[in-house]
Amino acid sequence: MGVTIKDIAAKAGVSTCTVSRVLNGRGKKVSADTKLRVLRAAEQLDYRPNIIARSLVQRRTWQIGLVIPSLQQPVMSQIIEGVHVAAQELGYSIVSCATCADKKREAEYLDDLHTRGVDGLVWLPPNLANLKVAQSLAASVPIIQGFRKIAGLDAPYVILDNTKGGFKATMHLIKLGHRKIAHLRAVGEEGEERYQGYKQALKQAQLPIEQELIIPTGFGWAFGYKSALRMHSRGLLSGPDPVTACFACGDMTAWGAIQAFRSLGLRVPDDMAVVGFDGLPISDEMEIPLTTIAQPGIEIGRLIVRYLHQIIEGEGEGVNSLTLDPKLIVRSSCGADKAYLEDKLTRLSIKGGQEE
Amino acid sequence: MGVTIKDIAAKAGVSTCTVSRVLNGRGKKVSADTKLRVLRAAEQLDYRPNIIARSLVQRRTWQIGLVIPSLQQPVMSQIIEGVHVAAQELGYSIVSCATCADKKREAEYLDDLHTRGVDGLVWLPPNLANLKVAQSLAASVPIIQGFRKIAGLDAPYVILDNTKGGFKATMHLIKLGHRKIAHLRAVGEEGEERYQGYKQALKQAQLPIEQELIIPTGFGWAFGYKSALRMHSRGLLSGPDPVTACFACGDMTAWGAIQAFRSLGLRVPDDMAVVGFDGLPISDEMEIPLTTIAQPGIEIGRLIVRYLHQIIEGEGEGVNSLTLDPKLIVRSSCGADKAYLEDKLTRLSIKGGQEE
DNA sequence: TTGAAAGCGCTAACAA
DNA sequence: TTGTTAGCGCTTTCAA
Repeated sequence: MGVTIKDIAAKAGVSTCTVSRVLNGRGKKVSADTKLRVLRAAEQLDYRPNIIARSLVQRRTWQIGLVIPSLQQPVMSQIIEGVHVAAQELGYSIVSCATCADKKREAEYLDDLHTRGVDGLVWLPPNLANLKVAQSLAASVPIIQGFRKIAGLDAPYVILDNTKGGFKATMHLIKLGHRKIAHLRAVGEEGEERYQGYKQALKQAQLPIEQELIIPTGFGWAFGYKSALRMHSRGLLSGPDPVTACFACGDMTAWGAIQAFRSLGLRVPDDMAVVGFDGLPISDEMEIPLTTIAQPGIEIGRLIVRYLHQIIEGEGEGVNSLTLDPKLIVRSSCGADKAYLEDKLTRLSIKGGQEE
Repeated sequence: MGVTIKDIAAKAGVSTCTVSRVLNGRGKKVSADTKLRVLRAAEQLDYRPNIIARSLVQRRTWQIGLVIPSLQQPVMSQIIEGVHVAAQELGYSIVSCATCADKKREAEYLDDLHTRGVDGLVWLPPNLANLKVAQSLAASVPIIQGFRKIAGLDAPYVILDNTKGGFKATMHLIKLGHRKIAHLRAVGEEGEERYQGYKQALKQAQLPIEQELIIPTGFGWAFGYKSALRMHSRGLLSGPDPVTACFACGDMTAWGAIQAFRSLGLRVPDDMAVVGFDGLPISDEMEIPLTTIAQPGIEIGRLIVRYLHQIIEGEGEGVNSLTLDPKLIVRSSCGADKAYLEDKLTRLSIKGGQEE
């Protein structure tokens, strides 16, 4: 059906071997004349190399497996985008697998990826269920973990320093003069680390760590909303020494909390300063632009693929696990940047729809 | 390196051909005895088939290409998830390409997918730039378009009936007794169709189509917020005959509008009923659960892959383009379901964090 | 029911 | 600089 190097060889009057050399041999000696003839023949015939055949003999597919637990998470989407971009830059295709946090599906995917002979594997926060599968896989395919790491899996990772992020967020509030700072604390690894950062900041500022200011919650708007209401019902928001600031485990949680605070009559940031965590694009769109800790998702994705490429190329010694430093994005929800808020509100009020 | 059927053949004392027959020949005649020996040998050797080699001879990769314009869009993520799920069910891997709405990248991806010999291609709302590339590709690879369709590309599609969605949304408001219904209208194909639905509903109810009630806007929180403020500044929200309902082009736009309405002192849904469009998961999480038109993203994704599979299998005659009927999800932002809202608020107030 | 042999399209030693 | 040849691992006629 398709045009093969044989056809080109015939048309150009050379051997298939020469064709191969011209078409992909880097720096191999071919006379300028034959080269030209081959190239012209290839173009005239509209030749496309058969990657399958090449993979078979080279034992390299130029495909990278990507294991994703959930597509519905914004930060994850950014990492995935970064992975795609870097992969394309380096010439890899992405074979993507959406496990939907299902252990069985994950195991099947891992097996399939192995069988397919991908050159490497990007594994985003895994279900932890298939450690054995993962270990045996890691023995034959380079793996990089991203976003989170699996305890017990000996593969490099690129993750965010959640602890430092929690520290920065809390320290920002402390520097603004807040002394009574609540934390909306999520369960799970990330939540725990962010909480540790919160504690470290308080400690460094020699502020007491008060258990009643630590509100158990989760990721999502509703969690934040509920938590804020609970703070209210516990009397934390009023009285002589009320909570004046709040570090939420995530942006959506922060949003829920902010709306609850406002429905309770508190002004944000004047009565209550709020810091989020994630740096979702939407956090800058809302009425009160959210001060937050940015997760450089796209950058994480790119780094993962670059590392993976290095390992595939046999330069694995240069690759170490990486824990990225998060950035604090100061906007308006803490009152640190009043101008930002005013500007935002002006933009919102003055401008109309798309036609302007 | 790896175990091949040769090894199995040797161990089982048969020919490679027999091994192949046992391992994948469906219903081919092999004696139970040899079959058992082969199977056992394969297991002992921990054999994994080399898919590359198989693809080479079968001219089938069991891979489907997936072209995605943006990963950051919630509805898109749902479609992508559906695509993945159905693909895994049918035995395909997904080679995914994130074009980031970049025409050059899209062209490169399309070319790569072609060269890689994918069995089929799922093309989500494309950049329209590469119609020629697409057409030549469509000549050699089955393609299904999803989410939107490209004018001029002769490939089946699975999309949502945006017009009908707009109709249903508007009709819902009409049935609730609203007579002065604004529309937050987005530019672009989808926006246009939803707007058509809005007009059709008004027409059918013999209500006038008033240009001043049609507010140009876009998709996103800030657009909705601005548009609502603009309605206010134009005096549409007060006076003897104020607007009492609003159909927004998208959920996020609806959210922005709702927040603006409330900051203007209007109650939702009592003073202002709002319908969105998209059915984002988050729309049920917020303070006032949003009545909206659901885009069955996951279902769209599944259908796309099933259709594609049919075509690949040569059953293409049974495949027609499909325009899905959207569903109205009645929640609380229109006042149609007060109980829902009350229940929601109760849940939000009573329950706390994750520990309960 | 089984095996021998050819070949999918390409690359890479080794010769020429 | 170029060609010959032998595979990569698998499937698949065709013959036994």
